[in-house]
Amino acid sequence: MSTMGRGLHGRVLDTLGPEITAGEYPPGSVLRTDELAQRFDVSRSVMREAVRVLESMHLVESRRRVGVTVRAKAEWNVYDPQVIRWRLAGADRPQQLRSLTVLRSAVEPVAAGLAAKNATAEQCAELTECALGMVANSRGHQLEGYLFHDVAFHRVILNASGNEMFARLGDVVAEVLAGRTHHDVMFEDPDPAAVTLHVQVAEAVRERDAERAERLTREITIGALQELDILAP
Amino acid sequence: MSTMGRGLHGRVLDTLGPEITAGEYPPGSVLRTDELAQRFDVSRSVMREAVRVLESMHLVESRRRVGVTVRAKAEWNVYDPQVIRWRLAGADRPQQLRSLTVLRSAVEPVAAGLAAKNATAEQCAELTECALGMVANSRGHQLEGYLFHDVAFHRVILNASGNEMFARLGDVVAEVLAGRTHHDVMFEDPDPAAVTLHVQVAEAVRERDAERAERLTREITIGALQELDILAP
DNA sequence: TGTGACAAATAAGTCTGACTTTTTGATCCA
DNA sequence: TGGATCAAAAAGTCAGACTTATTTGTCACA
Repeated sequence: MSTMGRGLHGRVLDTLGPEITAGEYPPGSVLRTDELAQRFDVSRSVMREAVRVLESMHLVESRRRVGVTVRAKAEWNVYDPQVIRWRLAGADRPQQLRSLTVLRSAVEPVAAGLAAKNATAEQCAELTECALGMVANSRGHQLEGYLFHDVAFHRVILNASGNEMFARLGDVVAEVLAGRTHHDVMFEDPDPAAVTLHVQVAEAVRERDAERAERLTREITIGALQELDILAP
Repeated sequence: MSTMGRGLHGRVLDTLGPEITAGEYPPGSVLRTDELAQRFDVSRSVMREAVRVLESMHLVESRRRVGVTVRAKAEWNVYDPQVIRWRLAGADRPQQLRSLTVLRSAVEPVAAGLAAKNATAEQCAELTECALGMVANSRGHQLEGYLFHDVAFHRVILNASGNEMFARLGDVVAEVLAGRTHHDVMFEDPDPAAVTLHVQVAEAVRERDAERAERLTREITIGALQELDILAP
């Protein structure tokens, strides 16, 4: 779904990217372009394009006479959506989920505060609609419907903040929320307290109460941290 | 400095990247690989590699029979350090500086709180050293020395937070701080209140007072926002 | 008039092979 | 020992031929 049909180099990345981000090659490992081209049965030019992409993500470094060396995780472009998807799909999933949730706990409250100041009337309406959708789907194992409105809610907040960098976290938050519903333990209906908080955030934004919107959103993210045992209950 | 000697494709990116991120091509503009190769006097293969990199940054989209189309800014990978550098170097600098400063105001307080919990003894020592270095360079127009310790201070905080995604913002914060000192108005000595706050943050981290570290760092970032007139004074 | 199939044009995508350049590391000599 | 030189290795570059997907336009047919 993520990267289909982007040509041969994309096909190569679909398997090489996950391998590297899963840590299958220890940092400093050396790959040879020719060998990779052979392995994936593509021409050197295609392989070179794939390497260029990995290089732009700071996953590898290409140097003459030595080859393509895998970089240490600390150097990776961990905000690259593609890297995040690869990590979420592989063995590194738990840690990626944790670091993203911590990031959310920092960003979303501030974004909500800004949204209270900057949201358009239309965005306020959308927000209320999302919150009501969450309420409507909060009972009776309607997890998909709940997820849909939850994702939309957080997306509106991030967009309404007016900050382009916050807005670009919408996809990431969506994948975290989807992950929680699909992969992890989420058999039961969502916590009613969390649902209420979302409704109240929508209220606060509508009433332009930035301080309250921020505080309530912080409570939501604290809940998300607790789900992953990052905070003591 | 940023991207020297990465080969011909890197040379091409050094001029094409800034052009695109500066908004010189309106979204939807179509570039032709052949024409670009001619313009930069490189082979098609080199040009293709450059396009692949731009594509992985979501700056452009390459489609058969139509060409390389420039994407809307809302789709760019705005967390890519290279994209950030390009934008900081061009016409988009003011907005990039603002959005980064808002991001800092969200992330750094939380990072400081985590640092108070997770910092090693060595990191605590480094932090204190940085704060003292700031104090020592805070008077008499020793701006470079002050900047050096300021950057180091924030880097230690982000690293000590224990969150890999926070840690990767160190370079970005460094560029924001450097930008403030070099490009923008910063003729006078730094605000003594800000210096004191840094010393106090180091104290709070050392004493494992997460709540205080977070609150004090929030004051620091509020100051940064005010410098850019993002907050009312 | 509209619609669907078919053909042509276009630009990216791919492959191959020859060549260049940089870097490493080994060898040889002082 | 140490420094200069040389050879090998692997990425980098180029040119050209070919393939493929996609769009656009045309024409026949309903």
